[in-house]
This record gives sequence, structure tokens and C-alpha cells, in this order.
Amino acid sequence: MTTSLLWFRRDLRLADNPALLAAVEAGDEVVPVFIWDPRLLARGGVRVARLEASLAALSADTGGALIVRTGDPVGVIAQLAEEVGAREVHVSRETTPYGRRRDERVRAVLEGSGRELVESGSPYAVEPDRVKAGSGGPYRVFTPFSRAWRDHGWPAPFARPDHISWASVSGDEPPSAQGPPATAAPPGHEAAGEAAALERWRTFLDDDLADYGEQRDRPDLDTTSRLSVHLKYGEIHPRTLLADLEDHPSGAGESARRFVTELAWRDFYADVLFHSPRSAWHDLRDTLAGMPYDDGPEVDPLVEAWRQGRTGFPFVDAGMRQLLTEGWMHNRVRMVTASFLVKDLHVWWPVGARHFLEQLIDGDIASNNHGWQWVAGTGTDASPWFRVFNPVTQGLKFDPDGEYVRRWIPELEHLSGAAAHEPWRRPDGHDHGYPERIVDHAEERREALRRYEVAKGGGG
DNA sequence: TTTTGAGTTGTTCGA
DNA sequence: GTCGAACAACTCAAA
Repeated sequence: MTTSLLWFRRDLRLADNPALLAAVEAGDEVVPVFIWDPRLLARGGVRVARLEASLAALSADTGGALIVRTGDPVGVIAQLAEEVGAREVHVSRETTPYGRRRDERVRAVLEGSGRELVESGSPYAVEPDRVKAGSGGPYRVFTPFSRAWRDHGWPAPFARPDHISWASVSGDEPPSAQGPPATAAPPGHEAAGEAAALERWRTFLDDDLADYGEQRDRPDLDTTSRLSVHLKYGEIHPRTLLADLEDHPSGAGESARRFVTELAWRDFYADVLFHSPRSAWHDLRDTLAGMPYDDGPEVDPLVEAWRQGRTGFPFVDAGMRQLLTEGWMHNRVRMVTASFLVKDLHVWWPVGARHFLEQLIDGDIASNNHGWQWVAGTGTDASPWFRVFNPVTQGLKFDPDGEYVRRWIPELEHLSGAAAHEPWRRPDGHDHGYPERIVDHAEERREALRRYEVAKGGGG
């Protein structure tokens, strides 16, 4: 009787899971385990609650066999492998900076006792380092990457094994036996787990895909896929999505093409981070190394107003409040709120990226931090330095009836239609406690452009 | 090696 | 109100 260990990390599903297939093939029985890593628990409390819900679902899907332990994965995995007599530990390949370092250490310790860490698959349709430019190096511009990414292609979804002999370990309590998690599922989101992910995907395909291309930028309408959190935890794999799209009647349409492009962005940023691990928290390019940013006691209250959704700019505040309440924000609003911190408050992007990562239930270091770098002009596809989002114009354009801002800002409920975007233009605009604007946007825009000039010219 | 074309997501100003 | 130009120059990718 051979036993293999299946270590779940962010691939919490049984369908389309190559690591599971490899584990089943390697052993007569499979011990499934998830490890709470204190290093990852330290921040992102909202994701802990979400993960608990997802683990409860996975535990049920494994018939209660899932083992959940807490500690440094290096020690926990080594000990557990010994305990159950597993020669192979199966995982999905991790390509983030921390994940890679951790897995190298786990691999070394396992090899020291004659065991093996076996990687099968990754969280991406095309895993990092596979798509290469003509020169053999990685792409640093999205459009050519996405063309090569499509040309490269991806495998069909992997089947869910017909039969899995899960083995449990005595002495471990499955999560379902510990009572329901403190927060079953963050508000505004469907239940966690593989079945919920599939259901969300089916609903999106049936109800929202047709209008996705046209309406995906509208935070007032619920027209995005809302799959980011499911993808974050691997409750569904992008291969599954891509294959289903091919079979869908609208699969060749503009909306489907747009959606596929979003999956390409996810893979692109993972690829960029893989090749430049340092870019997680440092400028990818040093072209703005001399950029003067503000920090300290003068700007701290402004940053706090930004975090709390009290900047006096309704579109920004609605987004920031949605973030604190739901742990989620529409992509359009993520760009506008990020631009506000970087270009209106002149704060270095990692400050905002960290806040987002702490609050987003779909918080992913590659997509989040490189999205921030795109806004800040330090990342791939450095946006023209003069491109500064106007928070009011963006609101009027993408929330034309003001419904999104009223949904998140009760102080503006008395303003109808688009008037909610400019309360300062109405005598009663601030009657219900909505704050005045903390900065003059036109002025700060000019200031941002001036600083860019300095950074470009001086270089230090 | 050199050259050429292109690059997610915008705003403002003036005609 | 609408429309086009200006904003400035740089890096990347491929021929």
C-alpha cells in the first residue's frame, strides 16, 4: 500500500487538477492536506475568512478527509509525509516569489529524507516562462504577449478522477468538525468552493457574457464575472473557462474575446512577476526612481481619508467603502482609486497596493501589484505620464446615473441621478455629512505632472 | 544591427 | 455640445 500526499495551496478543487491526478496515479491512497501558513495569515484577514469557507467546501468534497494544520509548511509537510509514509508530495506549481522560496525549502527537506516534491500544473492557463518573445526572453508588453499566448495555446481541462481513495489521519479534526467558520462568506459574494465557482461561471455564461464587452466597465451594473476570488483560490481553473468558452454559442464574439483577454492579463502579470520577483514591491522600471513622493504626518490623514472612503470624491469613496465592506471592488474603480492615491495624493504605489492586498478577498500579488505599477507608470506598458484619471469624469462616464455611488455612500442618497457625483454643486450636497473634497484635483494633477517632469529630468 | 511600428483602460483645450 | 489635436518621448518587439 502506497500513500501519496496532496498538498492543496491555491488549487482548491478536484476537477481539472493535474496534481490530484498525479497523486492518484502515484499512490493507492491520497492524503489531502492544507496548511495555514502564519506568514500568510499575518495580513489579509478578510481572506482568512474566505479561505475558511473554501476549505470547508473542499473538506466536504473529500468526504471529510482533508487535513488542516498550522505552521511553517517546511516542517509540517516533512513531518506529515513521515507520519503517513508518503514518498511523494504532490502540488500545483507556485510561481510567486514567496511561493517559490517556500517550495524550494520544502523540496530540499523532503529530498533529505528520500522523498520527492512533485509539481503538476499551475494556477494559469499557460504557466510563467512558457510564452517567450522572439529573442527568447519574456515579454514586457501585453499585446505581443497576448498574441503569443494565444498561439501557444493551453491543454484541454484534465478530467476529475473516477475514483479517489482518500485517506484520513487519526488525530486530525476536519474543519467541518470545528464548527462553521467565523465568517461563512464575505457579504456580497456567493458561497465559496468548487461547486459555487462552477455555478457562478454558468450563471455568467448564461446571463452576462453577451453584454460583457459593452458593459464590463460599469460598476453600477453587476456585469463582471465575479470569478476573481474563485480563480484566486483555484476553485476553478482558467483552462476550464477557456474550454467552455470555445463550446459556447457566443464563444467567437467580441465579449468572449474580451473575457479571454482578461485571462491573458492574469497570465501576463504572473509571467512578469516570475521573471522579476523584485517587482512585487519595487518599481519594475527605474525610470521614475527620482520621483518625489509624499509621506509622513502631513499626508497620513489624507491617506487615511482615502482608506476610509472620505476623500470627498464620490466615485473614489464608493470604491474604497465597497472594498472595506465587501472585500471587492470593480476593476474600473480600482484604477480610479489607485490613480487618486498616486497622482492626487502623490503617495508611492506600494502603500496603496498593500492596503488593497490586505482588504481584497481576491488579492493576488501579481495582478494587484502590477496593476498598481501600471497606474503609477513604473510597470509594464508604462502609461503616458500625463495620463491622470479625473475621478469626477470617470464617475460620470461609468456610473452615469449615480447608482453606484449612492449604493455605497448613504450621505448622498438625497441627490438623484448624476448629481451624486458632484455634491459640491448643490446647496444641500453636504447636508448629510458627506465630506468636502480633501484636495483640488486640477491642482494636484498639475502637481503630479510637474513631479514627473522632475523625475524624468533629474533621475535622482 | 538598424529600423520601424506600436503601445488596455485619459484629459483638456480650443475650434 | 462635439470633435480633433496636443500632451512628449520612450521602450519593446519584430522585420
